[in-house]
Amino acid sequence: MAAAPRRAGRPRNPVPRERLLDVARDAFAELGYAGASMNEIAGRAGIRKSSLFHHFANKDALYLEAVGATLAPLGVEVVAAATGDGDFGARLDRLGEAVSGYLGANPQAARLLVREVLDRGPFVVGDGRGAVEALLVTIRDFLAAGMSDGAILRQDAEHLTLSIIAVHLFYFAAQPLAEPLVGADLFTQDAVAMRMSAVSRQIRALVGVPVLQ
Amino acid sequence: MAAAPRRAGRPRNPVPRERLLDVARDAFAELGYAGASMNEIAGRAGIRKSSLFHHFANKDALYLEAVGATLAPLGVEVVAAATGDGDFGARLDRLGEAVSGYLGANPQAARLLVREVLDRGPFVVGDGRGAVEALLVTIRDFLAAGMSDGAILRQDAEHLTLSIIAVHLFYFAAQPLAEPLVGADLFTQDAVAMRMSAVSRQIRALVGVPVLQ
DNA sequence: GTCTATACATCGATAGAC
DNA sequence: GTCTATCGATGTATAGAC
Repeated sequence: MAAAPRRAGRPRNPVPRERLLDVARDAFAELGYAGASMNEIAGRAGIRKSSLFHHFANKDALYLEAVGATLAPLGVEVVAAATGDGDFGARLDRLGEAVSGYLGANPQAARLLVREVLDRGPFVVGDGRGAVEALLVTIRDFLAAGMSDGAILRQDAEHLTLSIIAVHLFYFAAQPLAEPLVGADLFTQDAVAMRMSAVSRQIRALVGVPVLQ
Repeated sequence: MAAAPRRAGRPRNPVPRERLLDVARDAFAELGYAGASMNEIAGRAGIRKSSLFHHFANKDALYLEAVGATLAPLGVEVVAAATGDGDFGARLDRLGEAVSGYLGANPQAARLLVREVLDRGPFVVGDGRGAVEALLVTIRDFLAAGMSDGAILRQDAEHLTLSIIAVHLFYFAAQPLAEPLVGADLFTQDAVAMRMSAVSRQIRALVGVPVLQ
């Protein structure tokens, strides 16, 4: 005989909104906006699709909140590093370590953010555009100030900004390319520490910080 | 009264297979694999969805061929530059110019290839994986040989390989971020020429080619 | 080689029970 | 706050006319 149909009822195991955002972030990062269905996200969180719609008005709202929650801490750290204490070299190192630390601690963050750029999503062409543009300008101005001060070589500040972002994001976003090449899990504590030192060295070379011999 | 229904019949305007691949490449680059439907691609090419299925067995086959056709010329140029004539610096410059030239001449190429990496598609985890891994190893070995020869600074060759790829791909893939920042269309002849010189300078700094003053 | 028509699954979203 | 059930639109893919 057929199994008794599951009945609706009071929630015995309510899922916190934060948990839903974490699950959505991972799903969007892995499958993309179009590929991650509301049903898939709900299933990963252990609830039904219609329950997910109770927390978020529609798929766009869920995506916006998930990406926003990923981008915001990164923006805070970048601004803090760029406008913080110390000479240019120290602030440059702090910026690189903060970004690599965040991306290394949140394995799907870089992948999600690169997807947002490729998809020309709300943080690139929509309402969240201002926040991202301001972040880009912050980095650009930070680098341009370093050139004016003679801390780094004079060069095209805009191309330099884009390359620094590229180096930071691509490494973690391209995990299945990077892992066989470096021969290790990218997201272990050791690997992230190694990444920090490698990327710090690369960025110093890229911007042209005079090397003291 | 209702319009007479369109009738099937002999093709009056057959669409070449190459044209279908170009259209598919652009659609997959703009919308992603999941976001680009067979109906959308067929519509862009001016035919019906079922006509598209006459040329390609299924969506996967179309995607595989479209990405393969984009990746192959790039692989050829990279190998030619890395194993070609001239000293290390000349080959490094040639590699950068070949890649930027190709990505600048094919506006959706970088975006498609970065998507393939994020999606962990057939060229990253599937049957085409060998070709991409061989390409990565070619670049890595080229750089490692430069270190052994003393042409560039000794450093982590794997992280360096990934950063060079990142710099090349991200700039063109992130068009809506790059264009307002550099203040110009990325794909004009002038902009591509400027990009070539900026990226050449950056890569030389990154790898640590001794600068002759 | 293109078309019309259709089969069947899954999509985002809603209604209403508990 | 979760559930069942359902809607209409769209997804991949196929059958068969011309």
